[in-house]
Amino acid sequence: MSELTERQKVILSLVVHEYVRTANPVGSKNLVKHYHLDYSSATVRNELAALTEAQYLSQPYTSAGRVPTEKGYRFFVSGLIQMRELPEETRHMIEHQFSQAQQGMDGWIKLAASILADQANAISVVSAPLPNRTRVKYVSLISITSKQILMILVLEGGQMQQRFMFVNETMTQGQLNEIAETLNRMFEGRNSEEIRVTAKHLPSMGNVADEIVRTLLNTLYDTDALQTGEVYTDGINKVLAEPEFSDSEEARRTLRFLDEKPLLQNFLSKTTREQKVGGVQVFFGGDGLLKDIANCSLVVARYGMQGVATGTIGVLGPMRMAYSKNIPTVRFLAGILSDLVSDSSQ
Amino acid sequence: MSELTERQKVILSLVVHEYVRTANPVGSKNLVKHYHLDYSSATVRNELAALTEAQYLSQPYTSAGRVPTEKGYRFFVSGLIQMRELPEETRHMIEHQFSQAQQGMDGWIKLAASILADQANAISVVSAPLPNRTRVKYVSLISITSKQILMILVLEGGQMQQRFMFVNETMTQGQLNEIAETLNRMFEGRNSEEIRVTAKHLPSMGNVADEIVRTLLNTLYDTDALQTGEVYTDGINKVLAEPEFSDSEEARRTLRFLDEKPLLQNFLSKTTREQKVGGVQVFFGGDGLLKDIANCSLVVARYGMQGVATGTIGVLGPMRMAYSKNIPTVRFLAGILSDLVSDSSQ
DNA sequence: GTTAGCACTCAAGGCTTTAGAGTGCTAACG
DNA sequence: CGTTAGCACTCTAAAGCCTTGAGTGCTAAC
Repeated sequence: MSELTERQKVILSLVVHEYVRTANPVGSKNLVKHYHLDYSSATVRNELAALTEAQYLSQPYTSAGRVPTEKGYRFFVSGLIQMRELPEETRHMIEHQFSQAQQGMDGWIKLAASILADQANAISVVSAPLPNRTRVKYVSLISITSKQILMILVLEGGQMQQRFMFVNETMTQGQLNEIAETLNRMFEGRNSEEIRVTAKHLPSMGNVADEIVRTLLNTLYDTDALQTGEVYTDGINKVLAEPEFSDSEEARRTLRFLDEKPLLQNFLSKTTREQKVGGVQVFFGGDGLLKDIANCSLVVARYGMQGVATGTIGVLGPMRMAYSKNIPTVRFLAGILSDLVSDSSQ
Repeated sequence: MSELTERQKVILSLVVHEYVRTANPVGSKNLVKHYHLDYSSATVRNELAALTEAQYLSQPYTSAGRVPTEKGYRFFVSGLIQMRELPEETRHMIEHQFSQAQQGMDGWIKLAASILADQANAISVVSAPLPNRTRVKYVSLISITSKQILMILVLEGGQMQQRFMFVNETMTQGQLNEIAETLNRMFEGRNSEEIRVTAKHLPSMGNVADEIVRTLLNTLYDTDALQTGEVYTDGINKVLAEPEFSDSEEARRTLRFLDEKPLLQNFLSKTTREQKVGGVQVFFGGDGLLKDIANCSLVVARYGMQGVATGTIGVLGPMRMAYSKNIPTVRFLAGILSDLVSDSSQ
C-alpha cells in the first residue's frame, strides 16, 4: 500500500482521461505525444510499470497499452478527479425545461431522466421520491357506479395511490363524502401503524366504512413494502453505441439488470454507504455483488427532503465513463429535483 | 399476380416456419429432410424458384437458401398461418396473475407488458386506455398548504390527472370542498369544449375559483392533445438475443424508435387500417414509413371499450417472429385488458 | 534518475484456402 | 408433362497464414 508519487498520480489521471476518451489501451509514446509531457516515453514506461505493479492499471495482454482497473478508477474518482462543472448556459437550459414541463412529480422525473441520459450519453435511472414512512395526507372517495368506489389516497411527499373497490351496499357520493371527511379527520398525517391501532379501538361505522378502512390499510401496507418506488429509465439506446456493449451478450446482461426492478430498487436503496463526492456516490462494477453489471459504474445521488421523502437519480454506464462530467450533472439534477420536492410537499 | 398452387403454399409455409425457427436461409434438401416431404429436393427447388420469381422469397446471395420477403410474410399471415393458441394452463396462469395484481390500470398495463414480453420473447408495447374525447368524471381539490392546491381530475375511462396550483388568497379545505362541489355539479360528464362554453357564460365565482377553472381547462387540453397516452415497454433485453440485433447498430435504431414516444404514439394510433386478423393487426417493416424498424414487425390490437376508452397492446420484434403464437397471445391479453377496462369504467 | 536503443510480443486486419450447402440446368424416367 | 437424379458451378463462412505496428521490458550510456 505504498503511496504514489505526484508524477504517478498525474500519469494515472492522464491514462484514465485518455482511455475514457478513446476506449483503447493507452501506451507510453501516445501519452507523451498527446499531452506534451516533459519526460520521455521510457520514463513514462517505468511509471506505468509501477502503477501496473500496484494494481491501478492492467494490460489486456502482454505488451499492450494500459487500461485502468477498478481500483484505478476508485482512486481517480476519490482523489485525482477534477470536476468539469456544467456550463452556465446548459444549467439555464435545463432549468428552463423544468419550468416549462408539465407539473407533477411524474413528469419531472421523466424529464430529469431524459436530460441526464442526454448529458451523460448513458442510461439514466431515476426513482420516485418515497415517504420514508408512508403518511396519509388526504383520502378521497369517488362513486363510480352505485356499488363501485374509487379511493384516492394522497400521501405525504406528493405520491398518490388509487384503488377500486366493489361493495355490497349502494352508496351515494354524499354518503362517501361523509365517510371521507371522517377518515380525513382521524387519519391525516398518520402512517399505517398508527392507523391500524386507531382503527382497532374504534366502534364500527358500518360495513362499507369498515371495508374502506381495510382497503386503505392494505394500500398503505403495499406502499410501505415497496421501499424504493417506481424506477424510470432512459437512454438505453445511447449506451449501445459504446464499444463495451458491441458484444450484444454484454448489453443483454446490463439490460436484464435494468428490467429486474426489485434488484435495481434494492441496489438504489443502498445509496448511503460507499464513498461520497459532494452528495454523489459512485458504485463500481455493481459493488462486486451484481455480476450482471460487473463492467459498469453507477453515479448516483439521493434527492428530496431527508426524513420526509427521498428518491434517487443516477447514471449507469460503462466503467469507462466521464466521471468528471457525470458527477456534477447528477449533483445538479438532484438539486433541482430536491427543490421541486420541497416546494410541493412542505 | 398469378395464383399460387396448393403445393407452393405449403412450401411457403414451411419456409417461413423453418426460417423463424433457425434464422438461417432454408434450402431445398434441408426442407425435404426435415419435414419428410414426399417429393424430391429437385421438385422443391423448382417451386422455390417459382416463389422467388413471384417475390414471396428472396436469396441473400446467388445460390444460397431462401428467406421470406415482406410480401411472403404478409401472404403467410393473411392466409396460410395456422394459429397456435395458448395452452389452457398458460391462460389460467395469466388470469391468475391479473387477479392477484395490484389494482389499477397502471399496474395492469405493466403486468400485461411483462407477460407479453415473456411469452413472445420480444419487446412488448402497451399504451394506456384513453377516453376518445376526454370527459370529466370528478374533480377533487386538496389544500396542501394555505396557498397551494392540488387538483385531482378523474376522467372517464379511469384515467387521472393531477396539477399543483399556487394561489394568492388563503383557502381552507372547506372552501375548496365547496368549489369542488360546484364544479362537479356543472362539469361532470362534460368534455373540454363543453366546459369552455359553460364557463364563459358564467358569473365569476371569485379569483381562486376562476383560476381553478382555468387550470382545469388547461389540463383537459393537455390531455386531449396527447392522442395516445403513456406507452409502456418491456422485454428490451429479450430481443437483443435475436441474431438480427447482434449488429448493435440495428439494435440501436430499434431502441431509438422506442424512445421516440411521439413517433410510437402516432404509429399506435393508426391501429385500425391495415390487415386484420381477428382484431389483431400486423404491421410489417414499420409500414414502409419508419425506416428505423424496417426489419421489424408489430403485432398489435386495440383494447378497451369502443367509443369510451381504448388503448393498444402489441409486440415488436424482428420480422422473423413467431406470428402463429404471438397473434393469439396479443389477442388474449387484449381481451383481458378490455374486460378490466369495462369493469372499472362502465 | 533519465533516456536512447533494441529485441521481442501479440492483436488486428488483410489475404488465401477449404469445405459445404445450395443452386440451376439437363437429361432420363414413368 | 411433371418429376427426379446427377452434375457442374457459385459463393459464404470458417480456418489458417502473413504482415503490420503499437507497445513493452531491458540494458547500457548519459
